[in-house]
Amino acid sequence: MRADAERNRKRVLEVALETFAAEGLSVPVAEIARRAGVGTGTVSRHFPTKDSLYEAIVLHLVAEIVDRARQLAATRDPGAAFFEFFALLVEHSAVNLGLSQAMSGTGFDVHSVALAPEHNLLAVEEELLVGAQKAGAVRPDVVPADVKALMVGCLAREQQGSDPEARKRMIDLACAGLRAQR
Amino acid sequence: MRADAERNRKRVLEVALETFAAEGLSVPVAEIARRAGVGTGTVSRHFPTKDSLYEAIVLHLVAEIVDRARQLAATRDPGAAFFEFFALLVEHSAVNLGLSQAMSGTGFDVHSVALAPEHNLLAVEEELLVGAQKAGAVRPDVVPADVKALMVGCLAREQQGSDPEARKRMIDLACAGLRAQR
DNA sequence: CTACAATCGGGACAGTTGTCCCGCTTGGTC
DNA sequence: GACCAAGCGGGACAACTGTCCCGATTGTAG
Repeated sequence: MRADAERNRKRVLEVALETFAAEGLSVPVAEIARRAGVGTGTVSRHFPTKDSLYEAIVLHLVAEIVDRARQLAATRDPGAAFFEFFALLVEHSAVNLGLSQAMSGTGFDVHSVALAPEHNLLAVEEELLVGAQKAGAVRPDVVPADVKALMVGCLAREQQGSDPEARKRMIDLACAGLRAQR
Repeated sequence: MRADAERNRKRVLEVALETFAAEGLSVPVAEIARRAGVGTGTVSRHFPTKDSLYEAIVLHLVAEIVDRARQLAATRDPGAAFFEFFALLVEHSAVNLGLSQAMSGTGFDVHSVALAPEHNLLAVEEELLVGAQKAGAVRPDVVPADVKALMVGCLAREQQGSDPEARKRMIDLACAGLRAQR
């Protein structure tokens, strides 16, 4: 690959990352190109469809989160690992509008492209959930889809006035619901 | 107003109601017109913009819910009134994709047009919330936006496999989080 | 330095959708 | 039954966006 092509590819990816994070996934491709200082043709050669641009960005972020989740699973007791993972996921998504939309399934379906083990958020989430349930830390009747829905709720909270305190409280509310009653 | 005009207006409203409920707010206006057996011009004369069509439909639904909420406030103790209201809101929205989207703020902002007392969901929600908090049934640090976010979470649950049991569990999870710990 | 192939820029194109307008039709009254 | 304004149908128009292509440019091997 030619040096300038490589440079352009990275630049587009970089600009797209921060633009999607700040303004969401609905920003036009032409706008990404403009901010990156390239033509639309250049973007569409490196990323033939908008989805492929989403993929390149979101999968990278997801891989990071999955990695952190596995670390948690290895170093914490099952209950703490699960709740810390939940908070981590929300915190990450809350500061990145694009990721938040992908997680909420608005505009891009993460899970249909994130099947490789290093991207499989669903699998690692289920792993942590089941572990926490076996340890008696989470209600036994909860399923992964419930957890995801609560996460979407936390992210929805961000859209109406976002401050760290509200975010913490919101995570706390969700976790309190999930916790096994004694 | 001419009789046929009145008839057409009602027919459009009726078709739009069920179409939005079944397929969401993104159905094109032309499709509504087609199903109602009228031209697009007829729709746009009665409802100059798509938003005005949303308004006519959603405000009607919201008015019903607000009414039910006031009944609950009058006939139940504050805690029960609040939790029953929450469940009611979710149940109503769950079976109506359009309402669900409006409640989640996806495609239409209910609260900016629902300011009249009989439509003011926000006001009645706050009323019930504060009552429940004073009675010690709900955590005192919760604010209305938190409740709305949890509701959005419940509605998000519907999008990934919807069955009555899961819905009940999801409402239960959310309410458990809101409840004051002892 | 030269030549050529890879790459680039940006405009063309197609598909969607909301809004508006105009010529024709029809309901309701005299 | 006739008249005319209210109302209708549906096509025109504009705005937006994703995708593709072509002529111009530029990096790089020899």
